[in-house]
Amino acid sequence: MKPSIPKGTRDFSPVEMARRNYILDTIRQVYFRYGYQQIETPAMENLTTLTGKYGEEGDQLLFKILNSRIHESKNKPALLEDFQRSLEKNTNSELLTERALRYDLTVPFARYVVMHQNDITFPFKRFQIQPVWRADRPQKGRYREFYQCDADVIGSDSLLNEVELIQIMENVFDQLNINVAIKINNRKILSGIAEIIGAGDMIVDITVAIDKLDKIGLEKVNEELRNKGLDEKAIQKLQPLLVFKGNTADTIAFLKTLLNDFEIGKKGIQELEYVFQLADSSFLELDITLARGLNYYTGAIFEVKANGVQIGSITGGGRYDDLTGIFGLPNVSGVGISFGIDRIYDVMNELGLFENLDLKQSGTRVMFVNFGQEEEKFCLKEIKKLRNAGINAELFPDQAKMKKQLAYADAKKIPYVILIGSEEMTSGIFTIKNMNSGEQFKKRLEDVMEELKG
RNA sequence: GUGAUUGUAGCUCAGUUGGUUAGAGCGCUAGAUUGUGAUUCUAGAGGUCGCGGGUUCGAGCCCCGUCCUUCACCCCA
Repeated sequence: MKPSIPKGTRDFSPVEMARRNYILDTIRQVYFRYGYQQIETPAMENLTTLTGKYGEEGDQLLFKILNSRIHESKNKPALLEDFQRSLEKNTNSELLTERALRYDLTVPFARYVVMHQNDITFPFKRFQIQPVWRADRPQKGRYREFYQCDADVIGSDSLLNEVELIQIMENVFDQLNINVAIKINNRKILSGIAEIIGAGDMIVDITVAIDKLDKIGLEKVNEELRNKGLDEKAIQKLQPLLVFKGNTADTIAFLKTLLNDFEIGKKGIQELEYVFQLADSSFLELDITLARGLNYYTGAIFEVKANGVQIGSITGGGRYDDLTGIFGLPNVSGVGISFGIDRIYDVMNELGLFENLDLKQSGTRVMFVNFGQEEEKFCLKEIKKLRNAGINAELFPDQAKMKKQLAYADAKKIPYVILIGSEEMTSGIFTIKNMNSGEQFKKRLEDVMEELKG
C-alpha cells in the first residue's frame, strides 16, 4: 500500500517544526505579556454548536463526522430517508451526523464561556492555539487543516480592548520582522451605509461585494451588486463611497457627512476615531472596503496583510456583540483576533526570514561518540552534567563505526562532537571536535561547558 | 461547488513521430580510510512510469474515467 495523507493536510519535518514553534512561541509570549490565559477545547464539537454561525458558505465547509455504528441502528428506515435527503441538498441529520470538526476557535470559545460562566471572572481574556478544519479546496495559503492563534476579550465593551489587540498585532509582527498593514473598519459604518442606500437587509451581500474592490475593480463590484439584486438607485448612491480616496482623516470626515443622520453609522465613526487616537499606530489603516465575511461581527473589524507577499490575510478579527446569545447568555460583548500561523510561515519563508534565524535552542549542541560498553557507561555520567547545565546533548546509541556516527552528527547539524575513548577516560581530558571548522581540541568538561554556554 | 494544471527512483527532473533491457544529478548503502563527517575516487541497491479501463503486433508516450498536486474563482487564516 502506498502511504498518503488526506487532501489539504501536511506533515511537518523537524526543520519546519522548529520554525513553526518559533512563530508560536513569539505569539504565545506576547499573549501572556498582555494578560491572556490559555485554554483548549476539543477538536470536535456537536454539530448544532457550529451550524448557522458562519453563514451558508461556512456551513458547507464543515467537516462532519459520520455517526459510528449506524449499521446497528434500530431505525433504519428513518436513517435511509435522511440519507436520501442529504443526497438532494445540504441538510443536517442527527441520525447520520451529530459531530463536526471545529471550523474556528471563536464559536467553540463562545460555547465555552456560556458553559463555564459561573467559574469565569469577567472580563475574560483568553487565548487559544489549536488546529481548525475546513472542507475547502486547497490552494496557495489555504489548507484543510491549519492552526489559528486566537486572543479574545469577552465581557467588556471597552474600546481599550480593540486598542490592546492592535498593539498585540504590532508587537508580534515587529518581533517576527514582517512588514504589515493593519487594516481596520467598523461594521456599524457598513450597516449605516446599507441603511442609507435603503438595503439594510442586504448588508452581507454588499459588504462581500465591496470587499473585492481592490481585487476586481469598480465595474465588477457594481455588476456583482446588481446580480445580488440591489437596485440601480442604491448602486448609484453607493458610488461616491466606492471611488473615494484619501487618508484616514479625510475618510473619516467624508464618512461623517455621509452618515450624519444615521445613528449606527455615527456610532461606528466615533468608535473608529477613538481607536485610532489611542492606538497611535503607524501600521493602522482605515479601509472602508474591508468587510470580512464572518456573520457574527458587529463592531470593529481587523485584517492584516503582509507587504510584498501575494497571499490572503495573515490575521483577522473583530468585535461580536452577541455570539454567546444563541447559547443562552445574552448581552455579552467580545472582541478578538486570530493569527494564521500557516500563512505567516509561508510569508516568512517567501521573504527568506528564516535564513538568518537562530533556532539552535531546540537542536542538539553536543554529541558523544559511542566507542563501546565501557565508554558508554562513562559518557552517560558526563552527558548528565551537560544536560543539568541546560545544554542539549545526546549520546549515539549504537556502537557503530565512527564514520556513521559523525555523519549522523553532520546530518543533524550538531555543532560539537565529543570523543571519549580509553585514553580520554584515564586522563579526564576529552577530545572535542568543532564540526563546522573540523578543528579538534583537548579539553576538560568544565571548559567545554563554558564554551557551549557562551 | 466552477475552471485550469500536474503525476516517471527517497528528492529534482530528462525520456524524440508509439518500438527491444526506462535514464541523469542529488541522496542512500558499502569500500578506498580498523578513532574522524561535510571534499575526492570506486562499486552497489532502488521504478507495477498515480490508479483503472481502452486503442495497437507493441503504450511512460494516444483515448476515456478516476484519484492526487498546484493555481484561479467562490469563500477565507
